Amino acid sequence: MLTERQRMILNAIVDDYIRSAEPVGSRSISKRGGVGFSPATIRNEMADLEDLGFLEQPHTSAGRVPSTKGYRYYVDHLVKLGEVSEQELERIRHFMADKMNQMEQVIQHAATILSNLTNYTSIVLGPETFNNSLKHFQLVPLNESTAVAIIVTNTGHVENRTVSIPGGVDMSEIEKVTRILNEKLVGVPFSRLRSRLYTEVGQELGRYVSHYEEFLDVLGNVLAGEQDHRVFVSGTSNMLIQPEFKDVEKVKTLLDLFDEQPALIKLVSANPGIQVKIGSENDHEAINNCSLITATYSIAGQSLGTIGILGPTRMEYGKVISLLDVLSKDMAVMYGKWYK
Amino acid sequence: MLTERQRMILNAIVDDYIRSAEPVGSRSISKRGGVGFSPATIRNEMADLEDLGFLEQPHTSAGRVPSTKGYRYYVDHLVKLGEVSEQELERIRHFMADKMNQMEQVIQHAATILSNLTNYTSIVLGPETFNNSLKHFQLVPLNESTAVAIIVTNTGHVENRTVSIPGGVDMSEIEKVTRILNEKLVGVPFSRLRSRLYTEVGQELGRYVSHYEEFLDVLGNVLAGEQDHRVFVSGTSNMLIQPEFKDVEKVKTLLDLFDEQPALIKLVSANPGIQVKIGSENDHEAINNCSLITATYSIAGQSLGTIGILGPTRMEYGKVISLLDVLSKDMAVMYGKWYK
DNA sequence: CGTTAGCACTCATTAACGTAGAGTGCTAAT
DNA sequence: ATTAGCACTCTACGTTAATGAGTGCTAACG
Repeated sequence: MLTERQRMILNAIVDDYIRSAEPVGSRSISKRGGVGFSPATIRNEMADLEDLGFLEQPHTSAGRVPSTKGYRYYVDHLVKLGEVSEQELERIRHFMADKMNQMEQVIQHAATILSNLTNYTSIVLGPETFNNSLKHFQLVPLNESTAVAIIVTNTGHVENRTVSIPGGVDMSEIEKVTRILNEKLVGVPFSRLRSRLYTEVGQELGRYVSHYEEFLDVLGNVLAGEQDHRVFVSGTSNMLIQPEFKDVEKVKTLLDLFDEQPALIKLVSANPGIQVKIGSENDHEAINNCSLITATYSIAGQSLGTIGILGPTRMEYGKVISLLDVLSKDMAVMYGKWYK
Repeated sequence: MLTERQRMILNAIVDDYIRSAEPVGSRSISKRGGVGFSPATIRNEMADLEDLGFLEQPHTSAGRVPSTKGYRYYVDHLVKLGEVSEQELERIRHFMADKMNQMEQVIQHAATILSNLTNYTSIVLGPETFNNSLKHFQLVPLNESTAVAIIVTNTGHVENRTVSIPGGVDMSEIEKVTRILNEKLVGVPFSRLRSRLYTEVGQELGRYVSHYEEFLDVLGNVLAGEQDHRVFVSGTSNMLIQPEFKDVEKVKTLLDLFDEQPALIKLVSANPGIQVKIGSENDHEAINNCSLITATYSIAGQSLGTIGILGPTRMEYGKVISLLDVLSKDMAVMYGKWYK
């Protein structure tokens, strides 16, 4: 239906337009590498393609834009599937491996709610899990090859993970494993859990349980899942809507800041109660024309974490403060329940 | 330090500026209800407030804008805490009550990743849970007053919830409860689980277990948690960045669409494999200048759900298609593991 | 005959310019 | 102490003209 050259030109136009969002002219196609025709020739072909319905012209003397039919042809016949970059793959794999624990869920969820309710950017900091320790461990068999591992931390979190049981392990052995792990590991901080598992528990396990090496690997993975992704940012793009961020440069420095976890944590870590930092009062110069309102949530006087709202200095202080007040108390209650 | 009138004027200026993001003039303050001074008087006070450092002037003959010091005074002395509206409270409460189940987490997480990787809007549809049923139930006591309830569905999901045990219930009773529930409820669809619990299980439980009424309530809540929030949208604001959505009206109709779950589900529900719908090919007119790429993920030929990317017709088809391909396969594998 | 250089023409984008209007500061009257 | 009045300043906006990107057509070229 289309000549080879027409296909090539259509392809070039669609590619260009996808990149630039601007009508594509004959000259820019001609200048492209690997074309080898003059603008005039391209123009003739473009007129033909327009007659055939693949291209459209917003107005005379603008370049061409693909029509629905043009995109359709492109998708059906021309598009080259992009390589999924190593970095993207990495992120997908990571996401697949990454089951958030309950605490992280709550933090992220809270961040989302806050940014939705306020239309500002929210930054939520979870409690330090650094010196959390294991309080209780249990393996519940579901069938011959699967079990649920339940982990209770000293702060009262309950996590579960589905694990596969190495072949040839029977019920009584699972009970033994559970007993040994509780004996040896209760009270040990998560940071040292894994090394302890391999040193102390390993040999002990070997005495009672067959296949204990594979088992160790499984357990090691289960217990290692307790890192601390503590800070979640949500609603970054809400900033972009604010008129004070028409300037693209400011936006960029801000987005860079959001990617630097340590800087963020430092920024949001704050004294107990509700704190308001306005404009130049903020330490970080990227947010010198922003205000940051933070509220800590705590239980029995012990500070757990912080939730914060970042907006332009022109921020609805009254609304945000009362919202943070409510939410911080609710989060405290929530953790309180887990703490038991 | 400030006279009553100055405070009032400062307050008015800050309030106005927060609303409008535009410098505030003396006339508009004077016209406000409850002021009762002429613009000239206001001007004099404003000049004083500027001398004191509470206000700033972008240029002569513009209105005044609060300075950092001005905001500070406002926050410390003037701000009226907003009422948290009933609707907002509702959302917070709802969030607190709402523990997502694992499936929902994965769906939402996938949606987030996708919108981040592509900078388009992602719409992810989870598998229908409508006729899922209970496969296995287990109560694991943690201490005298708390236990973990583990629920396994016929599709292989494992969920856990922490529950509090009514006082005066001992271990052996918990075992009995677990046994009875498994006897009576395994194979029952979640939609009918709750009514079954109260009718059939109730009396049976009463025979063996003390305090069975409180217990029933707890169990009812646990089993009721299996609703189906099936669709998640992420990166809505990515649309706003695209130049084709400079027009605010288009944005609005789009955002409205995102709020209508049934319409969304209809839109995204699609035939197996990767589908591309371009511009006017889409059924819904709100996205007539958008393209929607959907991919189903399935196991053993049975379709589980759909993931979709919505962007301008000028979309990076090649990149998105290959990304969807990878992710849909990965999600199938993921569910596959749970299904086991 | 396919290709290309050249040219007149179109139309959006941009800069230049002038005007309207919002807002101020100051002075004088109340 | 307050306010009306007025001259002054500076931005925002609309108008107009110039610019330039891009086209379609014609004629020349290999």
